[in-house]
Amino acid sequence: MILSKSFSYALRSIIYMALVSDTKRNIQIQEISDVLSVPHHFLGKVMKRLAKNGVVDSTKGRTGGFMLNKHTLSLPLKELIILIEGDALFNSCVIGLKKCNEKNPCPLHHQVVEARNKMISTYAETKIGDLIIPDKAELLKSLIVA
Amino acid sequence: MILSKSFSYALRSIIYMALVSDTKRNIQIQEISDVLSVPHHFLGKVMKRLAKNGVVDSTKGRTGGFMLNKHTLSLPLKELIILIEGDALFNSCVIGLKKCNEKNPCPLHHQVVEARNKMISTYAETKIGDLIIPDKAELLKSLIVA
DNA sequence: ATTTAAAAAGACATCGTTGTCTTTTGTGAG
DNA sequence: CTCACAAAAGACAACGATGTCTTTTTAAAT
Repeated sequence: MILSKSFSYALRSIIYMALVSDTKRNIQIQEISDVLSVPHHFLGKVMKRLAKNGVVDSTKGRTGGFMLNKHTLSLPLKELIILIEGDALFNSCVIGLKKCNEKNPCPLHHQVVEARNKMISTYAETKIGDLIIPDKAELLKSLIVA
Repeated sequence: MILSKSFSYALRSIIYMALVSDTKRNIQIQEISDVLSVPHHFLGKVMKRLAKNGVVDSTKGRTGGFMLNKHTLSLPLKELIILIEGDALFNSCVIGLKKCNEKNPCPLHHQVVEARNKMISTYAETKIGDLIIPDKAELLKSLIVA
């Protein structure tokens, strides 16, 4: 477990955007970083990555910002994780052995395969949109750290 | 998933020691780092940590080295992980939110709780000794990267 | 056209993990 | 008692993730 901060920022930003997207068109990084208490410029890099990969739309200039698009909420968490931090979590050996696989297993391989598969299927089957609960106040609260 | 390199080194070293402990008393870092292709001095720090916490015994000086003790193989993987890399894997929120818990869950909390518990119980219930299979050649092979 | 305000981009700083190297300490061998 | 050789300890380097700051690009507002 324990996903990267970048992923945390990406996911929470998207959920926040979903939360306010019925009243706002473009959401600025400034607003997101304020609400989520996240570093402005670092979030910018994360959002840029999302935009470049079509997970959200972005426009520059005055009144610019980010928008959800038709793909955003149907994206599985697994894809978002891979996009942000690569596929090591899903594809590499638990203790980092290069040649570890079913035929050539590391000492932990068989012990963890069940938990590992459970985790993979959880992230593969859960879409971002599945995390959007109707209670908006509750949802907003869940995005915030302190 | 994806445990630290330090943990990988610790676990593989202990298994290797179990593998040769019927013919050798003290096993030196030099031998372990040679066999496992692991950095000598970095492994030293990891082993020191294990010794300080009673997971293995160590003696200095000529003919010095490390030995398994009566606790070693009965130690649950969870304890070894906590010893080496702390308890964040088991206790902290998946996306790092400070106040995340059952009453105040992050957006992912309920989605991942099942996979998370499966992982925790796997590491809690598996002892290091459970990884020692009878086929020694196979076991040795499983410790080696390239 | 000029100004304003936003994302995009890039240079650099910080921090934890990992890795290297050197020095100190301790213990058995001779 | 001295030597050899091991762990222990500590200083420092490399690297990736994270974070800060500045400059560039872009588009709307005026």
